[in-house]
Amino acid sequence: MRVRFAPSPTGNLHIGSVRTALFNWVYAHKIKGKVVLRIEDTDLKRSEPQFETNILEGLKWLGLDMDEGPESPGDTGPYRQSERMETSFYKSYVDQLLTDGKAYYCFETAEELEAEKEAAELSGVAYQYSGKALSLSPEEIKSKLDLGTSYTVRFHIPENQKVTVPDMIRGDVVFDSDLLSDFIIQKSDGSPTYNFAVVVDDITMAISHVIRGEDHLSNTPRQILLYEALNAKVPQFAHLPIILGPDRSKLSKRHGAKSVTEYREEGYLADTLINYLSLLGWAPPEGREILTRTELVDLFDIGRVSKSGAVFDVTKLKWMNGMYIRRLSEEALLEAVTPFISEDLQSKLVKYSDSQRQAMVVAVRDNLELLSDVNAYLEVFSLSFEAYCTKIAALSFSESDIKVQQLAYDAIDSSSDLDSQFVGTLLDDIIEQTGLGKGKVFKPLRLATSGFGSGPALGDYIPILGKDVVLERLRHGLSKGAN
RNA sequence: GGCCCCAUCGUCUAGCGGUUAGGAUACAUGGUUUUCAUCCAUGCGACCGGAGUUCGAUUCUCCGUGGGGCUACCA
Repeated sequence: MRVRFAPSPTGNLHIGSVRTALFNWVYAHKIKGKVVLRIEDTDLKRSEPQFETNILEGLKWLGLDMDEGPESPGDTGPYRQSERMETSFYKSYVDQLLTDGKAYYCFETAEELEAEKEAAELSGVAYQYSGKALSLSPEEIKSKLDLGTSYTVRFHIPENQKVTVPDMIRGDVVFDSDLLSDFIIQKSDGSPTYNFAVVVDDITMAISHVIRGEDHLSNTPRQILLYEALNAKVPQFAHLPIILGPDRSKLSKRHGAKSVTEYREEGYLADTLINYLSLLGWAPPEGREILTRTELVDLFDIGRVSKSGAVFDVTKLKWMNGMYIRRLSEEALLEAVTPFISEDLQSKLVKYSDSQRQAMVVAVRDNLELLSDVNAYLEVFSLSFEAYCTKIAALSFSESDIKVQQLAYDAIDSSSDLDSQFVGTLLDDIIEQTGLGKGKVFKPLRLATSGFGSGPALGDYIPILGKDVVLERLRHGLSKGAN
């Protein structure tokens, strides 16, 4: 059992591709088969090596390891179509079809074809290739070839045939061959077209299950006809529902869809992306949503993949990322978050010890949805006294606020051990002494000690800030007096 | 235009002839060491329409409507 993931390096690894890669990966692990990575770079004009690198790195980061691919060749390589072309790999299959009379030379230029298409469009008729080249005599063909006339090779669609696509998700989908036009399998530059290259590659790579996006479903009958013409066994197919943007059209850049690299840079965890994507078009039987990869493989059932398109919902992605951030061990959290702390912030935090810095990150973790959110929440600790004063300047405190702050000041001033427990009892004491509600106590203290109206728990950040800083700030607040 | 696929809360989905149509997210409210957040509880919120099959349709069939995809010398 072999499956494959076959991206084309015409852009960075994007979310839709990852979903396809993931489902292939999960399915392969489920059935104990192999996943093959094949780079489909037959579009010489648009393919770029940098994009291949991006795809490879993205897969690696996501932990979607491929059993065979350009970096880990097996014995069905090469794994780049461009390299396969060099050995006239596809050529021999084209020749086979040519000699069998299942394909033919075609000498029309792209411009001529374009004109035919426009004419068809104007008269409201579905475009079909005219078949002009079919009436060429062997002599005519030979002379054109001898003259070096530019040509393409077209596959001759068998007439009046029902083509059935065996699909593991949708069941059998039947097409009528008469509605298909003879299509080009070899471009005038000698390279194979997509529909032809995939088939030859999947045959020679011994792919047993083709799992890909639904956008390929309509092309499948052409490919099946090719399998048959080449006397090869037709694989099982599975066409995954397409991922949609908010307007329910195919997700694309214009929806603000980002590459994996960008999600990574924004502070999403690889596990989040994997888990979220696994739930787009699939759900485990008991509906649990936070799943490890192992659970994913265990619970996966391709028959449970849904048929309708799924809208990519960033809000839920963020929620899930928060869930994963909270599940990280402290070490993993630190490691994940560190690269996201800005240089500016780093420099302002050097005055703290390593363990204090760790404590800060742990203190703010519940506020994080993206790793990059740390910068905003860590500001409580980086604020200079001047910056603090500026923030405080616009605030006004009431009589009771001042009273609370004074009580806190006195208690902290005389404290010997300013830890979280001390802060806890201090707060309880103040509530008891003043008879004020919790809000009336906590809010002015948070404002006076941090300059922020929100952030980590008082007991978490006050001890890290330290006695000196806290007293300095409280003193300033008190000096403002009540109004 | 032609062909193909699809259709349950705003969104992701469970359901596979009889259910108070379930969960998650989002939103609202309440609770927890206050505010933001976490966590917990509660609430709001859906079967596209019409025929047919059936004792009974969200579920099966057909038609309609809507959405999407494909229809390249792109993949």
